[in-house]
Amino acid sequence: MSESVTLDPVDWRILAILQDDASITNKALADRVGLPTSSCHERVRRLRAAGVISGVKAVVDPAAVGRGLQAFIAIRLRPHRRDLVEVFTAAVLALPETLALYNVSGPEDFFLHVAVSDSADLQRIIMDQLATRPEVGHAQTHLIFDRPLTAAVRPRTSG
Amino acid sequence: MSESVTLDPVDWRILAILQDDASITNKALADRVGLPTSSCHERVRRLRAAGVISGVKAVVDPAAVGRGLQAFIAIRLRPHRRDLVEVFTAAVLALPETLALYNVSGPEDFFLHVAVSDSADLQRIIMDQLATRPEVGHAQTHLIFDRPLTAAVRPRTSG
DNA sequence: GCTGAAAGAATCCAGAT
DNA sequence: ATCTGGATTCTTTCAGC
Repeated sequence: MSESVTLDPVDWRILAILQDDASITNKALADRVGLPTSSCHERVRRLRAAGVISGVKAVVDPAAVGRGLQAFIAIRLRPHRRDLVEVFTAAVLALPETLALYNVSGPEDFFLHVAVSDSADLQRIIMDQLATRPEVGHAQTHLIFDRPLTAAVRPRTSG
Repeated sequence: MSESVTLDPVDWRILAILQDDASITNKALADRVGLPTSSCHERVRRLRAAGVISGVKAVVDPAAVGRGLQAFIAIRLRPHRRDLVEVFTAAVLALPETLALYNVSGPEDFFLHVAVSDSADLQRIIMDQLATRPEVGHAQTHLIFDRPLTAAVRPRTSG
């Protein structure tokens, strides 16, 4: 890939701020990092061009639209149905309750992150959408308590 | 919380677009949903005020800053150390490799999502930062293959 | 919910240090 | 490589319809 992008402390400060709130104006961002607006704008443009900032996204709160319960579903595929991975993936991503799907190593094959309205809704999805699929061997549910805690991508060295 | 927000199909189209790319101009967004700019702007403002759009964030690609390997670490706390949950949570969120921490039900207590540079780096974090903590009983690693597949929050009814 | 207007900001681009 | 200043477009707010 690219990789060899070198970021100085000012770049990291910009990234910290934009990962928290990208709707900040360039002027306010420039003030907070101590740069003129043109230089600040140029830094952000470069971070985007380098792929460090891969996108800017609105975050929708599932609870605000009636999906107040989240869960991980750890899924094992049937060993002789591994050729159906793409079919499985497409079907799962098409579910409106799906937030993310992770193909993982270990005893489980996939971690499916969903947001549902309640436990009955969750059961309905597991029973009707997952357990009925021929490639699905086993599914174990882990309810998510409270809210997921997320963190920004940060430097290892300084701040 | 609030919940009783009713969203019409145009709201959902706006949410779909902004969850994909919130750096679109209001003018372009208005064109795509077929609204005048003032009405479109007002809709977005309302979605924010209602908490449906909880924020706008820059997405940083961990691979572009040398963190090309992601994993879930399923963690079990020691039964008699459950009072240390907040200490554990704070310590884990302070790690620069942490992307998210989920408190879950089931045999595991937490799913920790990390982005690291390589497997040696992952081993170092598990050995030095997790296994050494007195409240940590067991940690099982699940490497994430490819890229996580993420999906927008979508309506259940129509589109 | 739409139109139009006005102040401020973003965005781009010359040119200077 | 970073800054200044200016031109154009867009955002954002606020009247009034």
